[in-house]
Amino acid sequence: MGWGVGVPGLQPIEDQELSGGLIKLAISGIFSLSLLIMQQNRTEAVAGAFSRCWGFCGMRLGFLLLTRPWCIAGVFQQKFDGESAYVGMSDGNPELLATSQTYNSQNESNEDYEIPPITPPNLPEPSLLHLGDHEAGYHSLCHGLTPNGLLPAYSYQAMDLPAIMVSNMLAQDSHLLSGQLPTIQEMVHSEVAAYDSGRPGPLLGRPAMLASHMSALSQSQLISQMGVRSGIAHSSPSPPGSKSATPSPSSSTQEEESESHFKMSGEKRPSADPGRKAKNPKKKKKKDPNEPQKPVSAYALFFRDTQAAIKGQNPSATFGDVSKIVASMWDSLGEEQKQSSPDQGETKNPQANPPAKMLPPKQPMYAMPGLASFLTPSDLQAFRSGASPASLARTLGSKSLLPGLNASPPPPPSFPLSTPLHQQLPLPPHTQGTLLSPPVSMSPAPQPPILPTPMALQVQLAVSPSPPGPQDFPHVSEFPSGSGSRSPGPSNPTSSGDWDSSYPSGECGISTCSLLPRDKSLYLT
DNA sequence: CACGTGATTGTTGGG
DNA sequence: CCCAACAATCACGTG
Repeated sequence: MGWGVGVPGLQPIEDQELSGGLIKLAISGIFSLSLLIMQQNRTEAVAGAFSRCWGFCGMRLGFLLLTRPWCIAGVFQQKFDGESAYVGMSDGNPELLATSQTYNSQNESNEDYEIPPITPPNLPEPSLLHLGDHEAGYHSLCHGLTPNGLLPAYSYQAMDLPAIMVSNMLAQDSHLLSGQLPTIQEMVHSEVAAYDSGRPGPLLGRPAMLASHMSALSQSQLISQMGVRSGIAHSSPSPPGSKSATPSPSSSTQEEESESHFKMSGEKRPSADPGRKAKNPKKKKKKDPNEPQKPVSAYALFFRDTQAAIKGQNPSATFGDVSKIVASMWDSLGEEQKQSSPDQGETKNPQANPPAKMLPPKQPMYAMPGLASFLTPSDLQAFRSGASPASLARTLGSKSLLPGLNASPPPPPSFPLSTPLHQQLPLPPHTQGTLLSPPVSMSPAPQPPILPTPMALQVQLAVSPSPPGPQDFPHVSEFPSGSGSRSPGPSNPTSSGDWDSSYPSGECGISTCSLLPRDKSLYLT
């Protein structure tokens, strides 16, 4: 797979409320995102990937939650149009990166597993952009992109950084990405952990925390690796991914891990109960009327809030599709978030649907009340504290949600990737929290992110290949078409802005990518 | 008692 | 009222 080179042009947005920052990424196509953050001399963290992300409109929004202000150098995105891979640049000029064949070359068997093999078996060396040296990178990032906007490529190997392959969740579906999964290589500096360790407080970013919470393999792995590498895993006793001290090429290992993880954590295992269908023909016991009603589950509330947005985005989406999406989103939510999510209060509160009430009228398109609610400071806090991005584990249903994304050549990557981000910056969390704010249009010229801190962040975005073909991504193809019409391009009207901020998972705003199956948000410590 | 499995409930919307 | 997919929870059975 040709891993793209990082292309600057991404605008990070910092959420003022956050100690760190919340960055939004707009990406088109299916991609995996990896971030390389460099702080001072060391790489601070590597971000996870957006798994299974494909934009409904061809555009996706990702979120990066940073514990502290960062400077993002840039993001690059690749799109695969079946035949070719494109790198989307902020400038809007697509660059042919590689042919699809490259991708195809790697067929993995990670079918059900979302966990990507640590090392890409077949992957040719990913071409990652990175700074030649940290400093350079730092400066370049902070101050600006290189003239051409490209960062010098380096070989991660040289850096002695462990490379983590993050599979995109897309892979979950066996067919989906099986062969083409975009993999993300994340570079983590060995010292990464150290940084966190210094940080007191429940920062989300703490590796340990993350590790514990992260169900997502990519993240977990990343973290684990970080911890291992650094040898500073102090905070958390056992990172889930601890086993993967060394990235092993074997995907199986990871898979196992993932599975075990599920079992251990009790997280939804791939529900194997198809049998459930056999469900008793008769629902017995209807429950007596007298029985006090149980509070609505958080998931139910979440579903209720989210489905509207999804539906709005994709009217044609069936219940099943919506359900899958919501599930993936739910998955991506951290435990805390789930609990703290609107539902929580609601559940406790007799009044259901607080979110909706709290928020201005739901906005069908983008508004994700539930999500929005997540963004509350407390939520953010929670999020930081460990909310994990979701578990990669689940595989989406075979059906694809997204219609035409893949099918048609990716909209010109040209649309600004980061566009949506800028809007949020200044807004207070609350404001942002409400998804209500008008959808951000993806404008080519995003505002420069506010980067309070000098830290440079190098972001590499590995784009997973967009579904080459319908066959490859059944769900996508299946998706009701029309999405394409919605917002083919960058122009996606979606209100990504607010949305994202609130939605941790990195799902694209519903508006933009509503249908994306789970993608992950990136968490930077 | 711990664990696993199945059933139930909840979400929305259409038939 | 049932069904769709999914998650969460509870009940029950088994070791």
